[in-house]
Amino acid sequence: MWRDAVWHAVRLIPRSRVCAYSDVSAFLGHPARARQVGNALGALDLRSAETVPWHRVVNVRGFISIRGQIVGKDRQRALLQAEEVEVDSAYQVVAFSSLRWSFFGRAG
DNA sequence: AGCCTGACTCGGA
DNA sequence: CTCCGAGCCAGGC
Repeated sequence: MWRDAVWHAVRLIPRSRVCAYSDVSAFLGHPARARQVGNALGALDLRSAETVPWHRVVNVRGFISIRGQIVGKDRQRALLQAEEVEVDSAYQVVAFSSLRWSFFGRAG
């Protein structure tokens, strides 16, 4: 299922690194499905959220793009800061371009 | 079957 | 850098 593929891909993102929704969709072979990646993460329930580092996925400009009710922007920011990823008051990842991780160049 | 929503992105101005 | 329009399509009804 699409959701499972997305969750699996997101699990590959290393700690203290971030990715864009489009990075995940491109890795899955569908560069134009960034939105569906968001849909899949939005479908996470509280329990599966513990096994998927969903907070490491932000939009292509480095902003936290979550709109969910169960968890919010503050929650995502807290999780990122817990792994030493700085997020400013506008919910943008600081130094996003250098923290952005590539699914293809797996060096870290 | 169709219809609607949405954690997105890109290109052009 | 910002703003806007169009494209994208899974999943729930």
